[in-house]
Amino acid sequence: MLAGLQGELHNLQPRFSSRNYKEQKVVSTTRKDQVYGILRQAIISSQLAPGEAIRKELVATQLGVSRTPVSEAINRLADEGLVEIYPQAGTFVARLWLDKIETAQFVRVALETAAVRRAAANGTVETAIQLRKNLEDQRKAAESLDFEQFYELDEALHDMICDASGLVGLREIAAKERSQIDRVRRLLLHYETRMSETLLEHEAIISAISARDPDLAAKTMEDHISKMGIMLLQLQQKRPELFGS
Amino acid sequence: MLAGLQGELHNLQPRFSSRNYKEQKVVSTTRKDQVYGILRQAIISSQLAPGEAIRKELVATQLGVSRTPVSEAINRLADEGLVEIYPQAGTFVARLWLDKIETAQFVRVALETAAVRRAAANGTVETAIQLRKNLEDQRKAAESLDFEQFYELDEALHDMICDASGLVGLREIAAKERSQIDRVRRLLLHYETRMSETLLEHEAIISAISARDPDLAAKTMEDHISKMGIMLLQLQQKRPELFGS
DNA sequence: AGCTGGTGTGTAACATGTTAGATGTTGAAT
DNA sequence: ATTCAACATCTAACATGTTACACACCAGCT
Repeated sequence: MLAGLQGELHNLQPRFSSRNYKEQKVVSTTRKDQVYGILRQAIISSQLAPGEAIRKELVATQLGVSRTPVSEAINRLADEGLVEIYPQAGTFVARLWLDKIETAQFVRVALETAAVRRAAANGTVETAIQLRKNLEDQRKAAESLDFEQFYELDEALHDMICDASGLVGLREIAAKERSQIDRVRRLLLHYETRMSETLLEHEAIISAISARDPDLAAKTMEDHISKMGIMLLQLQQKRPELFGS
Repeated sequence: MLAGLQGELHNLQPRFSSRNYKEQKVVSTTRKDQVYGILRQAIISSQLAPGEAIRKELVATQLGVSRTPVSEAINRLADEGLVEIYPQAGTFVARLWLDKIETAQFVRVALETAAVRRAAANGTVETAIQLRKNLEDQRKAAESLDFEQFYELDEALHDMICDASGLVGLREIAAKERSQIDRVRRLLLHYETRMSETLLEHEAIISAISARDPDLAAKTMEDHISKMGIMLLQLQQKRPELFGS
């Protein structure tokens, strides 16, 4: 279903704020970047289903741009593992592969446990407050059964922990490696939520950070992500058609 | 110095072996991929120095291709953090940034200690033999003071450990995240080598894997990578011009 | 001199035309 | 009926033309 994309890219913003050559990073919203963002969102949210064909020319027409920025965006998505390109044949939304998901899960555990360990060691008061705030919002979202909101806060929490590690660019790396998993989690959202358990796990992580206990923080994080991993595997039973051979 | 690239891409190989739609992954050597490989190698080996301008059109001419595959290759290198693109202004080999190197170092430690832990837990006899073989080759390279060879064997060893984790695609992810560090290590190669110490550290790692001791393996790996991290910082004193502000 | 605005130049971004390869189909030979 | 080769079709890869923008330079003003 590409219809939803129609016309989303009209009246493009001016791309650069000012003279900025080799200066601070400005939000360089090229068409390529915009198309990338739209397609990525569509894939992760399963608006574009695994295995579905992507016709570049059609996408270009629908978004009102030429084939070039669409191709560039898709190349990037291919590097990220979200689309599969078969040269001279076709482009498809990547199907889910258990072994790739397993690797992504491993990378996620490795990066985020290490990050939370640093975050706990750094442990500023400001981050502790931010984390508590997020947790409170999660509780509200859970009470009103707002799955989408809960999901977004969950992502935000993990991003905040990466930032709290104090390592420049770690959040982006972690987010990129997490994209496969995010896709699966979105699909699971419709089946099951585990919100109350998740909430408790998040609370444990945040407490460990606040208490500046790196080892405990790492342990709680590992438990949390691992439990999610078990959930991910259940999806294959429920929706086998989404998976590659 | 781009002159070295001249004509390296002539008589392109046929790109696909046979009818292979959605079948096994064939080495799809598109021009884009070839240009990517050439440029990446040139950057990591410092044949193209940090901060140096890359003129796409010139590269295209030198390699005998059009601007399109060159642009695509460079986009990928930009995602990888090896080049900096300033829209409408110019493209440059990425300078070195201490904070990015620090993050890359962190990611490397996180991934490779986790990988070696799994490798030690899996611990097949075949991998132990392979690792010993590599170590022996390293010893020979060290004896004959063949820095380049030693460096390559070092990389191969880390790749083998990723593979021994049994996680599909982990090697590629680790290699990509390591590219910043590889570049710095290449530069250091000319100043200092530490081959004998490195050899001992590698031996400790391999012994731990062979002994199927995950905790020890992780510890030796962490020590090893961390020591390298200290070396990396020394480069800034020696070659400050390579670094960004 | 220092600041400001106009202009020129070079580059990446974008658009579009062309080529080559992968797949599906058809039809003839066996 | 089955095999296989020629062909048609569709798509990504590649080539090339065009546009827009960042920056440098210079002239004129204060």
